[in-house]
Amino acid sequence: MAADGEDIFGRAMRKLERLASLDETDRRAVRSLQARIEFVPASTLLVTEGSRATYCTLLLDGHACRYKETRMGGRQILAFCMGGDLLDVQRVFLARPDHAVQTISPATIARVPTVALRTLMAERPRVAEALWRDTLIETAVAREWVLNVGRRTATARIAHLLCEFAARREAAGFGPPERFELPMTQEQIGDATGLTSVHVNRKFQDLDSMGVIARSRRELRILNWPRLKRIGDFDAAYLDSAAA
Amino acid sequence: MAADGEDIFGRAMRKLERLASLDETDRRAVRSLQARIEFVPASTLLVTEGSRATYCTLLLDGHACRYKETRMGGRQILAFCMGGDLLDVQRVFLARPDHAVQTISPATIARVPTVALRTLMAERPRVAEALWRDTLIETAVAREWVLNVGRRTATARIAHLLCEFAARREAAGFGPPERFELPMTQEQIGDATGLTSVHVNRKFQDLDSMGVIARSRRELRILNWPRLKRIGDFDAAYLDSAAA
DNA sequence: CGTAGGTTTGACTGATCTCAAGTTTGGTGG
DNA sequence: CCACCAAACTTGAGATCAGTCAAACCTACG
Repeated sequence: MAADGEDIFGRAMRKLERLASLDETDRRAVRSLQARIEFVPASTLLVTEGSRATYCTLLLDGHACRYKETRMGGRQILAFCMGGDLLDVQRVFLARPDHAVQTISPATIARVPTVALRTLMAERPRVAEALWRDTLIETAVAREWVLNVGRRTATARIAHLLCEFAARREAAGFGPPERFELPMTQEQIGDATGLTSVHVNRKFQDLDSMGVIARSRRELRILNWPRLKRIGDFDAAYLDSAAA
Repeated sequence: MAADGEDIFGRAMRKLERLASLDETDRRAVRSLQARIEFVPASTLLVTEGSRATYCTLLLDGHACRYKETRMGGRQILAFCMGGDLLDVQRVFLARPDHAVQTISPATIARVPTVALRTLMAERPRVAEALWRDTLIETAVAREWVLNVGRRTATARIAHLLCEFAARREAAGFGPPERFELPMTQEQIGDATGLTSVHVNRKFQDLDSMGVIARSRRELRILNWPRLKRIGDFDAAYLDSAAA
């Protein structure tokens, strides 16, 4: 099960290296983490709200979303996750996750013992620092979403979501931001922006006819990046991981 | 400047103790933190979005709010802060804060050198652990706010806000949740819930006439706590700091 | 006692939702 | 390779929640 030497943690390792400067000992410690690899289909529940578990889940490949639900049945997506994202750091310090995580496409995941992560953080300060930065940026993203959903028009919310997704994709080393495949449905975009899928569809068409974006199937081309940023009121500063 | 022996950090210390079990060495390390105390009026900007600084700001007494603004002039409040809250941990690891913090009442604050905090966290793992939990809970709160603003009706949003504030107040050791002084205006409640102050006012009246709450000046009495929770779809689980 | 900030009220507007029916797409089995 | 099915996407018409604008009323404080 141990994954020494192999590049199983490839994306996750690259992410950590973007967040802090690791030395060879750090890298070795990460690589020697015990991990159980799993391949799961779309719509798999990876983390359940309020559940206890002895392992944390790392998304190696594919996409997932964090979400919470209202008692009334409303669903709110809180974040989209991509390869390299650790889905439940909370488990290292808190008893129960406050929200659920579900795949939105087929995915590869690694289950890592929580204790192992705790030890890793205690013994490798640089790794702990990287996880701190990651968590702080995730918090910044959550706050930006409060603003997005609370104070922007439907069109701006959608435009902002597209900008953020494109920017994060690029920063994480998945191809260019001008042309890519959207992993989520319009319904999911609605759940992420506090809109209905019907309204998302209509506003997508507005963006289309303005010549800002072009869609075919799930592929998105951003034809006018500065304009999309302006419409979405997007400023990537909150995603910046520059060290103190 | 040093504050040894004095109980200047009183509230902050009690908060840390709720989040992790500190020993006497930990407490001494916290108490010996260099700090410059300041008394500031309401509406003072304590943290500016994108600003660099060599110190972090600790709210000792009074209330503040985190917020971001839209280019269009819309303001979104992201959290309300109370005595004991560290306003910008981000500075320990990231170059620039992603949002601003402003007092909403006269307040007492302490400016603590960022490096001192960094050292404290490196040398006192229990303190670092407490700050981890604090940050993770703050993230959970931000996510709950996304849900609140994205998927709940106006009345529910306001009810939820009141529940959360009452619950946090109580957990932090400021009196009972059934009767307290609201530090924020209806306009600020609007900015926190993605509503206008006019609409907040009308929905407040609804809650009044339902007999769920009673207001006089800024004092709020919660007459029917279970019902307010139901209306606000409030479940305090996300505020839970129980250790892993 | 005047003033500014906060709250309350009213009438009208409009963005977004709801419901309900199509249409297209992608995958699957024959 | 085609037929079929479910899921995703589109479209339309009508309903509604919340916003806007504008004025009046409190009330704490200097």
